[in-house]
Amino acid sequence: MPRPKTRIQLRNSETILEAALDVFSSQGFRGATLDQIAEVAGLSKPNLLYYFPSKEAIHQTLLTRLLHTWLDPLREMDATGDPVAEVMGYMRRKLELSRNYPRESRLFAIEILQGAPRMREAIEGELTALVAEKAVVLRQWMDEGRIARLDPVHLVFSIWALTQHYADFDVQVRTVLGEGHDPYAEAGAFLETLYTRLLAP
Amino acid sequence: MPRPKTRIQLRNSETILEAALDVFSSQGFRGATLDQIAEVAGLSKPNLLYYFPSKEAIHQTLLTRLLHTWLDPLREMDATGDPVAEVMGYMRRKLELSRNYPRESRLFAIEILQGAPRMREAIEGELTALVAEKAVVLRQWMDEGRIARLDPVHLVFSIWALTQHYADFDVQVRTVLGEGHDPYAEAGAFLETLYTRLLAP
DNA sequence: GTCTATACTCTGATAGAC
DNA sequence: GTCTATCAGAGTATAGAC
Repeated sequence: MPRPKTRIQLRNSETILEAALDVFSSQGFRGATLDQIAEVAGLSKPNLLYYFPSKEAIHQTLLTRLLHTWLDPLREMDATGDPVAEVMGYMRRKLELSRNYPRESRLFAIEILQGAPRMREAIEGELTALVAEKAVVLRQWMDEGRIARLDPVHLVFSIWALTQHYADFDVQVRTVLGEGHDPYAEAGAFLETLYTRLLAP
Repeated sequence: MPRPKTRIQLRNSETILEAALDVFSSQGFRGATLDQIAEVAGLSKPNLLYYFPSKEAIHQTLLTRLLHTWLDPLREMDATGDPVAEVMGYMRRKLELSRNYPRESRLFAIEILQGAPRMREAIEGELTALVAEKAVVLRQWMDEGRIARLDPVHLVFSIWALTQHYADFDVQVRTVLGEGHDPYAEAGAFLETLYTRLLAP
C-alpha cells in the first residue's frame, strides 16, 4: 500500500515513520531491525510490511522527506536582505533545526558518513545546486564589501558543522559539559559571537 | 590469541585491524560483517576469530587505540606557549588528523552518533578530564586578555566540529565543491582566517 | 487490515582435519 | 596456524487464516 488513502492508513504510516526515525537515527540502517521499529510503533512486524514494501522503503521515505526540511533554512536566506543579518539568521535557523530535530540530523549524518549510498542523487542534485546558488549571493555581498571576504562554500560548511555538531554528538557534548548546562543556549551565544566577528567586513 | 607474540601473529593482527578499520568506519559496527573484513584482510573468517575472540573484540581494540590518537593534539596544547599560536596549532593538528586519518574520524563519529555504546566510559573519563584541564588554561589566557573571552569548552567543540566535518562528511564536501578542489587545503585557509578573527583579544 | 506461522538468507562463531 | 564444513540465531519477507 504505497499510497495511503484512508485516515487510518495515513495515521499508521505516520506512526511507522515516527518509530522508524527513532530507530534508524540511533542504530543506522543495518543496525535497525523491523522488530525494533514494530515494537516502538506498537504494531506487528508483518503489519509494517503491509504499509511499506520493505525496510529499505521505510528508510527511503524518511530520507526523502528529510531533505526538504534540511535545506529550507538555507533556501530562506534572502539575497535582498541585510547580509550579516541573513547569514546570522541562517545560522540560527540551522541551530534550531538541530535542537528541534536531532534525530533527523543524526539520520542524515549517518547516511553521509557511510558514503551516502541512498542519498547520493539528492546531494549531487538539489543540495549542490542550492549551495551553488547561495554561494553566488554570498560572493556578491563580499564584492560589495558588506561582509568579510571568505570562501562562501566553506562558510556554509562551517554553519553546517557547528550547528549539526550539537545534535550529532549530543552524547559527547552533554558528557563534557556536565550537569546544569543547556547546550543549545550556550551554542547559540557562542555562535552569535563567532559569526559576528567572522562576518564583519 | 589476545596477546600476539610472534612476528607473524603481530603482522596478521595488524592486517586484521587495518581491514576492520576500513569496514567498520564505512559500515558501522552492525553494518560490518566478518566476511567483509576477512575479504579485505585476505584471510579466512575463522582465521580472524583465531586472532580475536569476537567481532566485538576487534571493534573494541580499534576504539581503544583510537582514543589516544584522537586526544593527542589537544594534549599537546601548551599552557606556557603563545595563546593564539597554541590554539591555532591545535586546530591545525586536528585538521591534519582529519586529513590523514579520515577512517578513524568516521569510526569515532559513528560511535558517538549512536550514543557511544562502546565508548561511554572513555568519554566520561579521559576525554572529559582533558577538556576540563585545557578549559582552565584557555580561561586563564582569557583572563589575561591574551585571547578573546569565549566559552572555552564551546571553543574546543568548534574545533572538533569544523575539522572533523571534512573527514566525516567527505562525500558531501567533495560533491558540493566539485572537481578540482583540495578540500583540506581550502579548509586550512578558511579556518586560519576564522580563528584569527575569533581569537583576537 | 491485522495476526500467527514460517520460509529463507545472512552472519557470528565453532568443530575438526591437515 | 589455517582451512573446510557446519551450526545456531537473528532478521527480512511472505503465506494464509481470520
